[in-house]
Amino acid sequence: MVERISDAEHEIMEVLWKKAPLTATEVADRVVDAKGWSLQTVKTLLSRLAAKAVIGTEREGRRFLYSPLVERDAYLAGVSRKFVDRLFGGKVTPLVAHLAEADQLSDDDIREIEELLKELKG
Amino acid sequence: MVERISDAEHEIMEVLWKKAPLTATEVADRVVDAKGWSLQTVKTLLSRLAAKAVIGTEREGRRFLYSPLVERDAYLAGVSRKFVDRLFGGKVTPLVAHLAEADQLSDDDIREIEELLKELKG
DNA sequence: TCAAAGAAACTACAGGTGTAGTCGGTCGTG
DNA sequence: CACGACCGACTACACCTGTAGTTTCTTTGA
Repeated sequence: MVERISDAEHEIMEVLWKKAPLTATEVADRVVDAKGWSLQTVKTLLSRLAAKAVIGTEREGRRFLYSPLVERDAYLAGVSRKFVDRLFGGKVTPLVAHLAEADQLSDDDIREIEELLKELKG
Repeated sequence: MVERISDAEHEIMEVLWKKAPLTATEVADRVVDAKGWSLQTVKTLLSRLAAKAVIGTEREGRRFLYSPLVERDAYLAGVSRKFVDRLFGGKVTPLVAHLAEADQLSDDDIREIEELLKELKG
């Protein structure tokens, strides 16, 4: 099972899922402005992710190149499942119902999901 | 906005959402076996929830009766939204897709959701 | 060659969380 | 009335998280 990834760590993962391998500085360049983090913070997060073996390191000269070891899809599927299990007893329908209630579902969303469900049945 | 509720605290909330008001001991009776927590742990969690004003207390003699101050539906809607925002950019479709991929959607689930969506449109 | 720039490693520190233990007061029973 | 059971309040403590600062080594440009 995939190790738990915290919110801040997740931001880093999104960067690496978009493009990898990257150096710490390159990762920082891609998040510092959006998140207001210092370079040191990014490096700490990278170290923690590497310690959990969620990302891998490869030496390039005196720096490291970081790459995800976990696929985004696999990770998202895992956390989604845990989320639905914990809050909705594993049932997706109530989740969709709650989102709808919170005005999170546009007509387009509804059409999209219907389309998806049709494919799943086919 | 509703205060953050941790995993352990959420277990307590589920008990109170099912039946309230309850005393600390009554809450403990309903979770201790399932979770293996001590009575003290349950009391700590109740205190923390009360401190956050997520549950209310009412004195009954020398004990407290605890009741939720936050509705289950409202809470779930909130966390669902945050979850979908953070992991799926606010789009529900990819979430449903991931759950489907993880074999979380039975044919019955699909029918249920289709039914729900039909109602939402109507 | 020598100093500045940069990189990783190590250290820091407060707030949240899981998981209790202990203290001090009260209530009911013998 | 005295003592034990029971209750909330307070204290504890390690690990996780967010957010860095400091140290130490190395490389490179003047």
